[in-house]
Amino acid sequence: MTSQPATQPATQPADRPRRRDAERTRAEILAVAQSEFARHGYAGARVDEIAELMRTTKRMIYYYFGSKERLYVAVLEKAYSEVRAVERTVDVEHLAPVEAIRTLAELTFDHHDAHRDFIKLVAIENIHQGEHIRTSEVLANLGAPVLDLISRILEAGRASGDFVTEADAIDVHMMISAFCFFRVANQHTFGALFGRDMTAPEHRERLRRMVGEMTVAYLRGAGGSA
Amino acid sequence: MTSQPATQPATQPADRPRRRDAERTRAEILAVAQSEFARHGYAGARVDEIAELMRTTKRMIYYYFGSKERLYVAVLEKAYSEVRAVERTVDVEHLAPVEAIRTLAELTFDHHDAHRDFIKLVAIENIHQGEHIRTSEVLANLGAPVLDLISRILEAGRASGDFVTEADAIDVHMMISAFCFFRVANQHTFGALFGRDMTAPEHRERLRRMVGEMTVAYLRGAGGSA
DNA sequence: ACATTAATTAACTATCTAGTACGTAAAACG
DNA sequence: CGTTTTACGTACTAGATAGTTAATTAATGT
Repeated sequence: MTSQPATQPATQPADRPRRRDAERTRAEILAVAQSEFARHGYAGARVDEIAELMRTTKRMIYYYFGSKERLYVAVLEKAYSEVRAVERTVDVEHLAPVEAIRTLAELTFDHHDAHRDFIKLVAIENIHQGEHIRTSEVLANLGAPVLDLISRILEAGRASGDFVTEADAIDVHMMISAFCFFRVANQHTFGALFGRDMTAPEHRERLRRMVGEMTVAYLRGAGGSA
Repeated sequence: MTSQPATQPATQPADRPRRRDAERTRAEILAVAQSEFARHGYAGARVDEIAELMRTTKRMIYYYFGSKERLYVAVLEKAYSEVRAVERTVDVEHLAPVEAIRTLAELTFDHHDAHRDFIKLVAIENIHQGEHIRTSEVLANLGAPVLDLISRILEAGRASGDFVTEADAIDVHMMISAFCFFRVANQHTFGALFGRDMTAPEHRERLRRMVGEMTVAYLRGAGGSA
């Protein structure tokens, strides 16, 4: 977040007169704000601090977003929308049920592994009882596509006899998300208590396989008392 | 949190002169602070607000704890210690491996279900990169007992042939914790996206069984490609 | 009884922080 | 061109907030 892409320098050359670029300014505010909110939480993030990390002034934040809270909501909406975009690229339709659900679990793992800021924003939003996500219409029904996908995989799996468990799509999605989310979100307290950083590279592949195996094992119905 | 137990009224009767009770004052500060930190996060919690919710003044917070940060650390330590006390009461030694790990998973589920404030404090601490939990010696090696227990169950399970998976105790503990923690910690964003409150009573029993079955299924090795 | 210490209160302050008033310059438009 | 609109900067303010000063009262020991 501190380094800028080489094609667009962070600071304007001093000799050239100040350039105006509404899109770019807005985008930069959002990017810096995302990093700051993720790093310090909503109350802990400082509007002045966000301004200082940019080539713009604080006034611009209020010019474009009106208030700290509306800036935060804009950050949330952007982060969630980017996530949806990624999830749509998943193509597991042509796979057999077992491999389809395993692949989906591993893709979720990869996604959470790659989007640390997003995870922190979600955690922060939950601390505030989801009061902002609830008011945003942009974010409603954002979960529907994944549920459709899982439902179809579960049906196919039961039809083929691979899946025995009478599982619900939302439950299965929670099971997968919980594993992937927790590993990243709770890395610090878990690391402090058990002396192992679950996000360290040496644990990555093993845990990635673990989500898939866990999900498949559950759906095959091996957890019953029999 | 607003109502007080009937045996100990929140406010002193006006006729009797003010009573002094260091223990009680300290304990009340901690209790109110826990609720406030859990509700608003570290930066969002207000020292003045904590004081107003008590029969004491703000000065007492500084008298007993010195600073907002040290108060927060004290809250964390108290919350973690209470958790350890509960975990020690678990008696699964006499059970067969499959039932032992299933029972442990369900107890973890119950525990997370019952200690919402604790979960929020853990989430908050992770947002701050665990900087406070790292400095507290009270909290180091707090995880060891559970790991011992899980290790013994896993060994017994492999010896009896019930468990096939070459699982690591820390990994298994993370798998169980992730499910139980996520369900409570992410209830708001998950509820907003998928239209289901996973902490609602009608989902409780089903999800409780699900952790157990998931864990057992995984350890039985049903997730393999074969 | 009386001095000492521990607990408590009220009022205060320095600083931080979200938000704003006001002015200016670059584009867009005619 | 000249006028309007959009984007931006400087300097400020009102209120909040963590932390303090100093006096006061209840318990404790002798």
